[in-house]
Amino acid sequence: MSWTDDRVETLKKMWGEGQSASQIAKELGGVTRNAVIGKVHRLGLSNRATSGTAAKAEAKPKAKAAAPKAAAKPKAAPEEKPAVIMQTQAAAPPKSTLPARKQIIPAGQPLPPQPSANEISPEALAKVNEVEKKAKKIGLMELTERTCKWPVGDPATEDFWFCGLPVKQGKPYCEAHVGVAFQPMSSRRDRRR
DNA sequence: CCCTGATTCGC
DNA sequence: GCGAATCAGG
Repeated sequence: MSWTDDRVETLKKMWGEGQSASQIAKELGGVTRNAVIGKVHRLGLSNRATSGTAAKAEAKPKAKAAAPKAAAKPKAAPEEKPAVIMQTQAAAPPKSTLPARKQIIPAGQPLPPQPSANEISPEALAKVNEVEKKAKKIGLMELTERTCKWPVGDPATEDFWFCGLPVKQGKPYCEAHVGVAFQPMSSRRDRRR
């Protein structure tokens, strides 16, 4: 694949939107994220908003270092973009630790305790239920950075475990649970009873 | 280990 | 110009 005009355009657009190189590569197809990054650099559009690791790399004494063409260019770019990207708003995260005063919540399903306004997409819920069957049911100690931390069951019971499935990168939950934890923004629509 | 972007350099 | 390999941070 080559960098046609519109492919470059897509690249610029997505990069500008803060999409990751891999996502862009995936979107474009036929190229790897490296290719995308390389292109980004050649195009001059590099630093954007805060993206994980940006503008930190410095001199790297690689083994092959032998190019005397290295020359520092005091050409600073006063370009400064505010770049304030709004991310998705998180809905009510599930609460698992309840002292269980007098009445323990039904539990079993990770339905958020918030009584008001909480109509999670039936699809999302269905998926969650499916996933829970395949859940690894790990304990608190088994939780790692990439294990879904969605609690299932009653903490006061032996029937309590965490999903444990691979998280959806960055998020604390697996794909399915992210689906119910982070609602796009509209999940409740007046139910006509 | 997963991901991210940055850089180098042979092509 | 291109991008795999490599590096470096999270």
